[in-house]
Amino acid sequence: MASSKSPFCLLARRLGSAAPLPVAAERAILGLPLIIRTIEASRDILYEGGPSDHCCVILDGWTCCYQLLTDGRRQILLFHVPGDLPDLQGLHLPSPDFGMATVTRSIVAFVPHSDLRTLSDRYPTIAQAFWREAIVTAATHRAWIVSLGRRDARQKLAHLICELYLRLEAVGLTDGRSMPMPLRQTDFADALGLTSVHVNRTLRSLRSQGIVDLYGRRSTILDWEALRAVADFNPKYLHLTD
Amino acid sequence: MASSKSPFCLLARRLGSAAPLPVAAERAILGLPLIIRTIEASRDILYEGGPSDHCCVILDGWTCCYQLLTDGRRQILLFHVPGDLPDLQGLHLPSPDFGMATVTRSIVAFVPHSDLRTLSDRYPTIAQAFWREAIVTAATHRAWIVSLGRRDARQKLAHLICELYLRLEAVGLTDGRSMPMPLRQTDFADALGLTSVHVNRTLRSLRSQGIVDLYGRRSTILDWEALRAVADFNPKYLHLTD
DNA sequence: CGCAAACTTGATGGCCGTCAAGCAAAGTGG
DNA sequence: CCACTTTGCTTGACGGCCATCAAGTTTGCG
Repeated sequence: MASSKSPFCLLARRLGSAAPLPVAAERAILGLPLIIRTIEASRDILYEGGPSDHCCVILDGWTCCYQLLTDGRRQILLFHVPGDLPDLQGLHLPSPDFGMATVTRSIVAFVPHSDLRTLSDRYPTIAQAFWREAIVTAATHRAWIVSLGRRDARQKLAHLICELYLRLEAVGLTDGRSMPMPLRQTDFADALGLTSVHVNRTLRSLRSQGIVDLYGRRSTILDWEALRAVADFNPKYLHLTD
Repeated sequence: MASSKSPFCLLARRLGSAAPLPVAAERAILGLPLIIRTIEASRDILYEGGPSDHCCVILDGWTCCYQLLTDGRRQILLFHVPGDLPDLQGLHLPSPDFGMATVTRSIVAFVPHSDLRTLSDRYPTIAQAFWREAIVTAATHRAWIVSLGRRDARQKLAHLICELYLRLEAVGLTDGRSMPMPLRQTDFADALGLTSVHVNRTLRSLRSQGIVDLYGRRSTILDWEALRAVADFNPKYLHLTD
């Protein structure tokens, strides 16, 4: 049942990735009232402090969570790729404490909070899956705190590329050693606490050493072991099962 | 009932801080098998990757969560003060992805995971309170990501001091405009991604401008509005009710 | 084809790290 | 009670990583 490519099955597979869902829960997911929208690149999906009564599922494309400082600078908090559930925490909060925006043109499914709440009340396995999502998000936040606090530009960039590669691989979106890479250099900069000028120079340095190459909206990892070593990367925090 | 100073009542008050607990839930909390320990300063409580079958409640003193890089440098992820529940996420994970250590000598209560699980299964208000704790932790992580990524040393320091002051105030541990400040300059450094040398200079700068003074294990906020402005601080992420 | 957005590269400077030394405070043992 | 050690704080000199400013160049799109 979870073999088709429908949005429902993407969601069911994700929620059942750690512990298999009972058939009844899977059927309940298939009955969710999804509202599916295609959203252009660089559009806001969710506003900090705004109302929210739906959660969303990324079906296609990349999005990010961010916060703005009062002087207008931006800090990206997390990227989301297909399969991710970026704002599950909204189930427990009146309004989000961050903004969410598309990076690329994206296809997003919206699900009413009320339906997700009944789902998680009725099926403990699903409540458990929601906890798991929250825990992975928090662990990723912690990994970013370490990067931002204690790594230099090369290490930060390497670490982010490792993370994105493994997350994309987990949903089958890598191809050999390469992956789609829609992030602009300013996106890297806003995620890593750098300027786009310095991201540019750092990428050049990684390329010149034959570690990773970004070309034509794709990124190819030429030497995974070197990249891992530069980043001091440990994938455990992503809690990927395979 | 929640007026006495017992560990049970501290816990009951914390879990009921957003939504009042039913009397039965409060009674169940009073029946939890707490193991209370006093732990010296700078001792590990929890090891990254180690086993864990208890959650803890900070009854007195300060602790922190941290991660170590392979070269031995440390990044602090979060501080905990009395009333905090630092490792609730352990309920959903076999082993923690961070270490926890005392900052000062601390009194800590340990509660078996199994008891907390039955508590949260039986009382939805408590399950809700656990979610709330997780959400505040994640929101604090995000605030730190923004600080680490986009603020300079003065702003970072000001932001952390604002956070700690409000959290201590919420549990009645401030005194006028001052609070206990057991953090060493190396602790500030490890939390803010700086060196202790630079923390020293930055503290001096904040003091010379009459904004905040650290003296004798206490910190006095001389000009809250200036401190808030330097930090661009918005307390919303702490979700303090009063 | 023309405009806008993104990328690239150079020059310059500042924030903060590193190294080093001295000082202060607190605990320890004789 | 006082050398002695340890830990933390303070200050100076110097240098490097990265920000800033300022062009160009390339890419993408209508």
